Amino acid sequence: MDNINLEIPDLLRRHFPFLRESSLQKEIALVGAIHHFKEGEILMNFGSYIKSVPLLVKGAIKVVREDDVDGKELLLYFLHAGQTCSMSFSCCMMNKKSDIRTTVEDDATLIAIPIKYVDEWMGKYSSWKNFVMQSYDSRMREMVRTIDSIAFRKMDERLLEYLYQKSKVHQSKILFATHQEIADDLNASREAISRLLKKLENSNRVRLERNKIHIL
Amino acid sequence: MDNINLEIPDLLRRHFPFLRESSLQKEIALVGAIHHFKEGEILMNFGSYIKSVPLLVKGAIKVVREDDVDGKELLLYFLHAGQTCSMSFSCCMMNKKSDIRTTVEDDATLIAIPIKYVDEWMGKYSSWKNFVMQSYDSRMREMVRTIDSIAFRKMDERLLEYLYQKSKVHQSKILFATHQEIADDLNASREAISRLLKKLENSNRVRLERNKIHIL
DNA sequence: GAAGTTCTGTGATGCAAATCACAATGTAAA
DNA sequence: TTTACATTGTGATTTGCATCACAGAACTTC
Repeated sequence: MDNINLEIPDLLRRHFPFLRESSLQKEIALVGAIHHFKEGEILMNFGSYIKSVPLLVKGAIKVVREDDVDGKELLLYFLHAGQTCSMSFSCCMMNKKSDIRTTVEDDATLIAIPIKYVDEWMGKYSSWKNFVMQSYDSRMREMVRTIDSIAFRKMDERLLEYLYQKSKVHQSKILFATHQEIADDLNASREAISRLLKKLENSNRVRLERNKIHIL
Repeated sequence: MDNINLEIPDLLRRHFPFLRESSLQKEIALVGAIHHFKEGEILMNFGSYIKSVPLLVKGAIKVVREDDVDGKELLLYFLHAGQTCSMSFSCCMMNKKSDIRTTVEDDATLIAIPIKYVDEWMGKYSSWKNFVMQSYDSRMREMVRTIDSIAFRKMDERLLEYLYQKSKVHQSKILFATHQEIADDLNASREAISRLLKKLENSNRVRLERNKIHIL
């Protein structure tokens, strides 16, 4: 009778198979809203409060940290379909401001859940509780990987890893990005990235074009 | 009648005031075990499975990441009384191996909770659920701060911040550490740290002795 | 107190990457 | 088509640390 969204159970079945309790699915269908976003849109910016938590069903989201002092950036990780932003969890549950910025990396579809339910369902549905814990866990691990990368790896390795990740995110061997954008994500200088890319091209690992990188 | 630990309710009251549900306190007193550890002891090492989660009631714990490749280290953060290791949460709930090493930074007393209860209580006690979520949240924030520090700050700033943190942890203006130990925590070379400390001494920010640093 | 060990201080050199400075090239706008 | 702008390429210089190489100081052990 209510404004149940009939698409949602199907989306959940396909992308969040662990959330299988049917009463939970019904609740999500009742209160969740499907949204579409285009590449480049900003979902959440620094210092903003969050009012809903996104279940990503299509596309990819980029999570970035920005330095308070001189505005330099650093990519933290990408989110894929079937994942959610645990940062949002903590932000909304503690009602704190966001530390990070999330933008759409690849045209995205998501189910937005108003924050009040995130907490409510934790006690009510064990699959939801597990899902939330699982998200925290994987995000934590991503953060540790990011730390490894900036603390222990040199730029050439980091760049390769980045290209590899980005290729997975877009499911394509052709990446559309300028050297400057890559440099921003890696918190490096554009010149350094240009030179390293040129080296990769010389060793036949990539082919470079304006705004485009072919991974070989 | 059972082996209830009578010290525990009092410890909880003093250090974990948010865990105030009396039935939860009773359960903790029933299944929790008090342990004491001396400075320098290793609580958890890389690759080990965790069988219990620690509620820290006294002292401090250091959480360190080690590089898989060449064994270099990096301090992630310190835990203080009233906190717990959310890494343990995720590790034990997902039954995964540990990514990190935790050692005792300052003689510690903790209540060890067998992991099975961590999950069980999440659905049963809202104060416990909130505590767990809160822990995840603050650990997440610590990680972001760590990332900020290594990505955006130079060694001199990082060193100052480190000395400041360590002074808080030990509640003392006199730190006992060798330059090598500091270098390890910051993933730097001993010589670099020696030189930066000497600079700080010349500008009257610290006074140096063998194995000892006075913060002025 | 002599000998060995662990720390600390400091120079010299090397290297990855930032920064500065332009030229060249490709693309969109007028 | 010419102009304007964004992107890429590349040299020169600087900087922040790592690394190497010792020497001296301060503790420990015998």
